[in-house]
Amino acid sequence: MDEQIAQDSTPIFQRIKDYLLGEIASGRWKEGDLVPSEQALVRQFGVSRMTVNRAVRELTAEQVLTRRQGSGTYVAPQKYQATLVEIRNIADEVRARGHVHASHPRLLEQSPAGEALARQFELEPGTPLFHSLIVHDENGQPIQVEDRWVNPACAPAYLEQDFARITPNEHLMEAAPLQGATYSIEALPAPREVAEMLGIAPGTSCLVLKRRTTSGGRVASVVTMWHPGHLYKFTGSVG
Amino acid sequence: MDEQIAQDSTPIFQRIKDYLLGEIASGRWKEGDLVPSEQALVRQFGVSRMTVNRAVRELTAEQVLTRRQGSGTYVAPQKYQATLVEIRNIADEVRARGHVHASHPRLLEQSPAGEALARQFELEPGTPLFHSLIVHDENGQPIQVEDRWVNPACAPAYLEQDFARITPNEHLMEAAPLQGATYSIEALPAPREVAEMLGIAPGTSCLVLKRRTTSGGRVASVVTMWHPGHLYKFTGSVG
DNA sequence: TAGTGGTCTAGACCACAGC
DNA sequence: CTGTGGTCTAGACCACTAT
Repeated sequence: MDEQIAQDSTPIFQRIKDYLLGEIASGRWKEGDLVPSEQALVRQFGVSRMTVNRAVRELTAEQVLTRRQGSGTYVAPQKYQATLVEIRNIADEVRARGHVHASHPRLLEQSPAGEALARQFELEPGTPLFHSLIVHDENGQPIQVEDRWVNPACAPAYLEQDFARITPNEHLMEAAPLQGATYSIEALPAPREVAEMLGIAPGTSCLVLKRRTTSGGRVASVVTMWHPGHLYKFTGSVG
Repeated sequence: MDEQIAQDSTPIFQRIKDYLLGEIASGRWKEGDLVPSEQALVRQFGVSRMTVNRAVRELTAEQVLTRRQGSGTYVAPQKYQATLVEIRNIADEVRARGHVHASHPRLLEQSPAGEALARQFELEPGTPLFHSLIVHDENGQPIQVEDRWVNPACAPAYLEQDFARITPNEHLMEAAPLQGATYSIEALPAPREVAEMLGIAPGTSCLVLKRRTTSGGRVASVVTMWHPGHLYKFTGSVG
């Protein structure tokens, strides 16, 4: 038959996904259990194998199921909770809250890489790097000190940007399309210089995000962002 | 033709994905650009439409492309950098570092929900909740204070667990399969009680993760985890 | 109306696992 | 060997968009 079977508007593959998810959510199928084969589902739903395959394949991509060729399809081990922290451009973030964002560049220079930075950039010590130090305000209140080092090979025009108008993030997104990133989030007491720029007491708890991004196979940027702990949090949701 | 065309072992749909990704990575196709239609790709690669469709559909699911029925396929706006913090069972995490994990339960009680907690659990104030307070050690050094409230409806046997042997996380994963979670990460000074349990000075910067999980349509657990800021960080990578 | 994406079919060949 | 998943084809009907 080549007529559409869908009775309501829900696609068949989605209804099969819903069925499988329901069996798992209800507890009838537990972690590690064998799930009916594609052939079995084909018979059960009276649809073509391609349709069943799409349902099962997507659930596999979503890590709900695991498949082993020649063996079968199984309920995947309980996922750990993956919390997705979306690192947005701070200017957008502030504007999304209906507030006013302002950037205050405090430093914009070229400077040779020291030992540690050179290692991070996978370059020789002494290689010239661009360096910017910018304070971001929300409604006139400092909420982030952005201490950023940039690989000139990735963003040659970095120093000519007007960082009172655009953020380094915005410039780099254009100049060096993001390939990957590693990051860490930690809580550190504010050093004196950072505390001064944030208008807080030295030693105050800060939420510190460090990030190292790559572009075109090179390390493009290494940034440390300091946020007053009582004014800033990362939030998100899963599931 | 019904013979397999694959010359090397790479599936055709994957080669089409690689082609499309390459055009974008190289900058030849920019954000918002119209991507060749399925028909055009069918002609270009000499394959069936289903194969092209799979390639494009998967890239759409991966947010590399966006599609509008009747209109066309476009390069998706540059993704913001999404940092994936995987919240693992702290016991596993410590063991994965080759270190010794120990749990010290400090409190295990039933207690009526106050105003704030009742709101978080979407229950009436005064509803009984389970409450545990556990200190986790790594090699004898305290690295986390876990202050957890649990909905008895989701994990009725919670209070009978031996939390020196299994973590609340482990018990809840079994008792109340995770549906979803919201979380926040912030930096806060350690209050006196927490500081004592962590063996640090009151006011020391702590990395604080708060998480609220749901299971079976109910709020299952609300937890606050305190980590000494200088001993603990969240890390991860994207791309 | 022509072109786009969204879905589905009823076959097919293959690699691999388990008996 | 049989049964599993992995992939692919050459058609099809439909809903939607743009002109």
